[in-house]
Amino acid sequence: MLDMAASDQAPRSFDPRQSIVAAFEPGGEPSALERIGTIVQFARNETIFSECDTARYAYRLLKGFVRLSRVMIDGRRQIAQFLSPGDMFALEGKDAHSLTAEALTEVSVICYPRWQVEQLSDDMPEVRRELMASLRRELSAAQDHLVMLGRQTATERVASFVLQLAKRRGVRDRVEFPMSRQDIADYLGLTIETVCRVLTELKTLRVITTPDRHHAIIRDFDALEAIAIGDS
Amino acid sequence: MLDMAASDQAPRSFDPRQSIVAAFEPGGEPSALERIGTIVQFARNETIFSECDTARYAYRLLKGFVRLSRVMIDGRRQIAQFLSPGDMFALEGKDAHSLTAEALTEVSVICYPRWQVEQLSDDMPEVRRELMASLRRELSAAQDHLVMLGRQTATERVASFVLQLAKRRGVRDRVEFPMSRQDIADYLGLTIETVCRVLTELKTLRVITTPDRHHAIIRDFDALEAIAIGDS
DNA sequence: CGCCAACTTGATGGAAGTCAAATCCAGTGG
DNA sequence: CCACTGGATTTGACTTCCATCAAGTTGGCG
Repeated sequence: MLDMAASDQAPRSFDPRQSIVAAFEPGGEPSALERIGTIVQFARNETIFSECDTARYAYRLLKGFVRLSRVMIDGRRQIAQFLSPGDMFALEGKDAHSLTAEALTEVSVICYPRWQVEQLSDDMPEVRRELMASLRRELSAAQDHLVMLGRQTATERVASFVLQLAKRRGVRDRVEFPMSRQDIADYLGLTIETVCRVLTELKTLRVITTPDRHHAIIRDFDALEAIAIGDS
Repeated sequence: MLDMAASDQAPRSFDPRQSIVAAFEPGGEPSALERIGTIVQFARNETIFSECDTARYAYRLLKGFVRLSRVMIDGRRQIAQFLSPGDMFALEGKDAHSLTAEALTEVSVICYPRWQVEQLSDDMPEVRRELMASLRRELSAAQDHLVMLGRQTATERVASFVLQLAKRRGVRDRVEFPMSRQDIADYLGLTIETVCRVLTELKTLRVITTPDRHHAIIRDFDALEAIAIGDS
């Protein structure tokens, strides 16, 4: 069903000390980190790491999309973040990952053994600044997410989500949903049915259209923004 | 009504270059950061800084409790974090604060001019590690908070909140609420009425008692943990 | 071309919100 | 010392939004 990612650098079995491999950052400035690390591929729906796994590596997403989530003992799931190419993840300080990372699409990541990251961040100011900037961006995103989950209505959450995807891609007219409706629901703290109903509502209001399940066209960006902040 | 904090080092008007003042960390190891910075006091309910204010300083809370919150244009409020003594805050990278910080009690903080923090974190590995550790702790706390807001019921949230306060103080029997019911509600993404009702429910279940508005006694810690994870 | 998972829509219920009315204190002043 | 006052909290009645349960419907892929 899943066509497994061909990879002769198995993600979990390589020795850090022989993992220094050239990496190609697509369209980005090659930083010191880009010169170490191993590129690993994952197939759609593959797990990159699980909550509680020993955190051996930090990662940068090169291609594709990833979800970071936590699952409660009874199965309730909350997605903390959707990652786009360029994003770094698994920067926690603890020895175990606090979230599960799964590939939403075909994915390639670059893995940095943690001891190397630590060392580089001590030795190279640019690396340090990049890590700090990543942590700060994540924290800031988490704070926005908190407001959304704590204080916005279902309609506001979905509108905000569409806007967030649009802004991330720097466009005002068209967004892609690399994730399923269930993923959106678990990110927004809603059910899949509510997400569907709100999308239909937005279509009825002629604010968006959905040519297919994985795309939305924004017909009225300003109206969408108004809905997102509660000008209903 | 508020007796203003006496302070001849006004929080917003001093020149960074003459602000190097000895600070006393109560009961903590004095780090390099402790040797710079200015101590400033705030009265209950005073604002330490507001969302969108220029971020001139980073802070460490020395005494008292602080809430960090964001308010939507229509007044809905979400509290992102309650701070206890020792916590650092305002470590964002941006030029403007992304949250408002207000004193829940009489508070004293130590302010570090940001340019000094930057410089110290470049020059001194311990400072750098401390800042990174703070950012990581905050991020990790925010992730827990996301799960709470996105996927837990009102009862689970309140139970988790009480446990969180207990664990932070390292006790199993008694917690203090330095914040109002409204603050608790705004932290948990609930209304004040719901918070009250859940607290009475927990009292009815003989899991806690509330000798006064600012304290709870935990009569059955294990039951509280079970409720928090949804073993209802 | 048909299957099956993903999605959408509909009907109904329940958890939490809203509105309203006590009640409880903490701080004030007589 | 105690009554008074106003804000904070608690409780109650009712409403609403979103979840749940239950069918359909779609469309990607063999």
